[in-house]
This record gives sequence, structure tokens and C-alpha cells, in this order.
Amino acid sequence: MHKYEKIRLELTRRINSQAWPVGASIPHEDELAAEFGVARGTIRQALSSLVDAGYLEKKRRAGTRVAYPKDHASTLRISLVREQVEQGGHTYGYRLLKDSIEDGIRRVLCLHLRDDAPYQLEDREISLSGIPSAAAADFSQISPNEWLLQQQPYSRVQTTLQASAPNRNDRKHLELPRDEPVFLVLRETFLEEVWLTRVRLSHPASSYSVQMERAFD
Amino acid sequence: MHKYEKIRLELTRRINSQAWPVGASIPHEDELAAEFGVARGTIRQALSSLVDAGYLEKKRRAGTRVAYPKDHASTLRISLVREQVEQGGHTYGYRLLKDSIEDGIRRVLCLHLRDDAPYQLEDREISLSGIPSAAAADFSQISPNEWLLQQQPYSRVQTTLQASAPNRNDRKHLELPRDEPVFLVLRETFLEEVWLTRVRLSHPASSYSVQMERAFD
DNA sequence: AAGTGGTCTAGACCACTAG
DNA sequence: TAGTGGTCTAGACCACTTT
Repeated sequence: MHKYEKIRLELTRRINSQAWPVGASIPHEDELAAEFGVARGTIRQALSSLVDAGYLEKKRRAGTRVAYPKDHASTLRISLVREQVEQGGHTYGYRLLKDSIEDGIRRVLCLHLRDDAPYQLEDREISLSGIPSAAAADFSQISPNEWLLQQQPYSRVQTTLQASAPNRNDRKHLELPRDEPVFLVLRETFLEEVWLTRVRLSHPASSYSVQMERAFD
Repeated sequence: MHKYEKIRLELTRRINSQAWPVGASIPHEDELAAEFGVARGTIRQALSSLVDAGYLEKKRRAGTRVAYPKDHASTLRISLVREQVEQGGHTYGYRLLKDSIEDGIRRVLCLHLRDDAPYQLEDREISLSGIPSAAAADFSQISPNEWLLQQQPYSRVQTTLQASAPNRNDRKHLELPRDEPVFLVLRETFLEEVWLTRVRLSHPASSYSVQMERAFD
């Protein structure tokens, strides 16, 4: 275990035990460096992860305080559908439903299956001016989701999570039980302010959830 | 603008322009330091934020590569209900609905209002052994949500996001339009493996969404 | 005005791991 | 096993912001 890890452990102990209660100032970086017998840079490394996690708040001149736990950050990673499914030990399946080009936009509707049951309906729009190679892509075997990841990167991505009543396509393709809503993931990506793609991912509410965890021990 | 910011800008430019295409190795840290005429530490600082955002992947001995954009991280911050409401320029309201103690657990049901309309139903359980002072807390004016933040910190928090059909309490208190589902935030917190509190937050789907953004320009 | 955290340097050695 | 990123040091100066 590295020095900064040991120090971080000791600092979290002081916070959790309320030796340093919420709202209190903690010693300056120089003092901590002297106390632990390390360089200031090492202290800063130990502090930085605690700041990132929302345990501490730093302000110039005012020093470092134990943060009120109100605005903690949770990191969310939404990975490839196929990987989501296969990670759980399930079988992944894919079916292309519709595919058309209109007004310089390629629009694709497809279904991702888990153990042969509908898991995610992907309603995708791709800008052909933003991603010219998308005009010739074959989505009969590979989903747009997966194909796009092999392409150029994006500089901005906006994600919205919502609950919703199913729309017509959802009802048609997701085999929803009666009164079952859908969980929506809406995402739009840009490269330097040029719009690339937009997607609406809908999931049967009972078989989809997003989980996050923040831990520090 | 600091040196590491200028460098980061130039690096993102090379990635976005595909001068360094997805999957390719980029120069070693020492080479970059020489190229930009800075210390290696400064290069590392510039790289670290790009690694955190998922733009780059580092491996010992193998070097640094431009990451496939598949597993990008989005940071989600769910703040105080009251702040969520007031930030949007709305009026916040609060109403306590039920409050009981059973088996060492205090259970509170309360409603958060936005412009006098139901916004979030909070169904909360607090461990009195984990947080003894919760036995005497007055939740008639301050919500458990808000009260808990003034208390001790937690070391682990688990959050789940879900869509769902409303349960009985949701239907009773959220004034849901016909066929409207709810967006659920389920959260549980621990301090060193001691269970502290669990909450079910339900929102009318049409008036609630979670938004995230990852940007790098 | 002064003290805090923020940036930066120029080194050194370590630890992991791909070839 | 050699080369990469990871850790660490002991300094220096800067910039913000509270008092």
C-alpha cells in the first residue's frame, strides 16, 4: 500500500469517527505533510480523491473543510448493451426493425434481446453530414450502438434519464406487461458543436435499473 | 490559462481531429514533456483529466492510447430536493404525512412540493441504532432528507434509478395523471457497514428527469 | 494584506506488465 | 527483462479570497 493510500485511510477514519466533524476545518496541507512526514504533493494526492468523492471541500485561503454530504457525486457508466446483457450471464440477441434515410439523417429502429426477451428498443438518428460513413454502414448484424463506437470520438455527450408511458413502438416491440412503463435513456452526442447522433433507448421498467455506488473505507 | 490546460486543449484537438485516431498509442509522457517544454508532472496533470473522462486509457509498460468511447463516465449529482426546486426558480413546499417508530426504525412519509404541486414523495426509514439522535428529531418543518445532511457522514451510499408503476402511496399523494408512471430513486447509506437509512423517492414521470453531461472542448 | 490551496519543476526510484 | 506509467521529494512561485 502506498503512502498516499495509508494517509487517505487515516483521513477517512478521522472523518467517519467524527474526530473531524462535518463542517470543520482540517489542518493545512503543510501541517499534514509535517504530521505524516511526507512531501506536500503526497498529501495533495491523498486529499484529491476525497475531494472528488465529495468528502472534503477546498477553498483558497479558507482551507479545507469536511463537506456536508449533500452534493456527493456518483459516477455512472452506461456501457454497451451487449456487454450489459452478457455480463449478467445472459444471452444477447439483436434484431433490425427499420432502417431509412431522410433529409440527411439515417434513422434506425432495432431491438436488443436478453435471453430472447426484449430488453432495449433503440431508436437512433445519425447525422450523415457529421458521420458520412454511416450512410453505407450495414446495421443488419451490428447495431448502430456498437458500430458508432468504432467511429470517431465525440467531444460532448448529453444524457437524460426518464420514466415514461410506452409510445407506439415500445408497445409494439417490447412485449410490455399491462400497465408497465418504460425506462428511457436519451442521449445526444456532438463533436465540436457539430451534431452527430441522437438516440432514444427504452426498456421495460421491470427489467431495467441503473445502479451507482460511492464507497470509501 | 495554465500550462496543463493549454496542453489538454491541444491533446483534445488531436483526438477530436483524429490526428490521434481511436485505438492509437500516443507519445510517452517523457516525449510529450519534451515536446511541450514542461516537466513530466505537468503532462501527467493534463493527461489525468482526459483519462478520468474516458478519452484516454493508460497501461503500464504499454503506454497511453486513445480510448474507444464505449465506457465513458458521466458524473451524476443528486442534490437536496429543496435546492433542485428552488434552482429552477420555483417555490418549494413541504408536508409531513406520517411518522412512526417501530422495531428501532423511524419511518417517515412526507411530500415535497414544487409550486404547490406534488414533486417528490419521500418514504424514509432511519435506523435509530445507527443514528440515535433521529429518535427526537422534529420532522414537521424540516424533512428527513434535509435533517440527515446535518448529521454524521456516511461511508457508503448505494443508489438505484428505476421506472415503475405507482404504488398506493404514490397514487394517493402524487396526484398522478392517468397512466402516468413514477421515476424512482432508491438510496441506502451505511457508515462502516452499519446501516443508517433507506429511502424511496418517487416522482411523477412527466415532471422529473435526471440529466448528465460530459464535455471536453 | 496575508495565508491558503494551485501550479510547476527537475529530479529519483518503484512496480507492473507486454513482448 | 526492459520500458512504461506510478509514486514521491523538496523545493519555488502564483493566484485567489477571506479577513
